[in-house]
Amino acid sequence: MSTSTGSERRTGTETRAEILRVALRLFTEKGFEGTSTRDISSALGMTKSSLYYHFKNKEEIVASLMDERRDELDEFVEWLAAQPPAPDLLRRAVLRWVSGATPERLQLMSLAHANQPIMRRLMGSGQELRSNFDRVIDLLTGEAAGPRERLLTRMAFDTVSAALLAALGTDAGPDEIIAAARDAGAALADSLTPGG
Amino acid sequence: MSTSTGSERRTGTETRAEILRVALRLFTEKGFEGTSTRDISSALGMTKSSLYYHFKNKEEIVASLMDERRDELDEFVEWLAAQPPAPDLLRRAVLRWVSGATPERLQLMSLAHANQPIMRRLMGSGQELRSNFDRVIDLLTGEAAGPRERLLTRMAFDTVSAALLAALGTDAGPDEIIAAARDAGAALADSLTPGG
DNA sequence: GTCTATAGGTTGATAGAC
DNA sequence: GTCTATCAACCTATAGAC
Repeated sequence: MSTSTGSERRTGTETRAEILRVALRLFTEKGFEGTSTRDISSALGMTKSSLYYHFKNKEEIVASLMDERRDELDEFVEWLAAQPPAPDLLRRAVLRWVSGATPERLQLMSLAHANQPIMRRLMGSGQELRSNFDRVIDLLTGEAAGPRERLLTRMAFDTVSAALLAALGTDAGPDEIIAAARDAGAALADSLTPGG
Repeated sequence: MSTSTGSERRTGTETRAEILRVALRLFTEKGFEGTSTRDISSALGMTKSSLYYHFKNKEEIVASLMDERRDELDEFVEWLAAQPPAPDLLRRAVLRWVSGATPERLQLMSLAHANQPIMRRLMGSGQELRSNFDRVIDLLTGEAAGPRERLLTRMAFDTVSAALLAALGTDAGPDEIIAAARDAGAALADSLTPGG
């Protein structure tokens, strides 16, 4: 990121990143609507007004958070589109996607799922996240696939979220969650490609 | 309408149920925090104050909604505890649980997952839902099972939620979602009991 | 059971000094 | 970039008439 390309102009990127980090923690803990701008600013030791210097409004904060996820998905779609068709492509793709999960991405996904209303509103003005995932499904199932197959394929990729969900009240750590997601993703992929 | 069983005393049970139905719809649409008591009351054609006649506060509304789920889980745990140990018990239990899903229960689960913060707060004063599910896992895995196996078992039961999640931006209907959940649950159960 | 009126508080956001 | 001061809008919840 910092790419100091000669000009010493520092536009406050560090503060921005710090805000995002704190906001992500609070949003996941108390939800988007349950977290006030005051909560965020005081956790950072600043005032609300300072927050509004860095972000236009509260919604832009969570939007910035989600932009990071979108970039990762774009990268994955690019990789997938470049793969030649193969019987085990589904399995390989699922494992690649699931294995790419990091604790921070886990937190981001958890945020997205625990706050669907705001996410839906966010998608309104730039809905590329879901529809990009649609492309993943298209690439893997073909257009002739029925809704049941498409849904199951989607679930194979969503095992990270599913594992996250299942681990909610548990003392399972990020590594165990990702491991379980891997296993589940493989099992679902195998059930979809009977021949193995 | 309404079960006039001799005594004409009508305690307003119908209104209560109607409130719950409308509240469930609004909570799932806009989230718990995003739905005001005013939203609920005006959707019912009444005022906020009337709402407070039927429920102590906003939180009690969502708590009542969740009570229904708890009852269903209790019933399932009772059934499971009465089953003799068998190799295919996991598969049978998963299918029974998943098949019991109705569109309304789907909506309830969706609500629970989309509003984790309030759910966590709710559990504080009577946490029986998660811990009861712990008992399901205990009954099926035994105490010697590792965290990975326990997590995967949990995921097998959570396929309804997972299918719901995967179907979010999709045009999949309740029946397709439940069907996909069945398939996924069976696949996960099979992957956990190698012998079949 | 439902209403009007209102209390008492929080929210997201802006203006403008420094 | 951060602050103080302020705003209108909204919120949950209650009091009390009918």
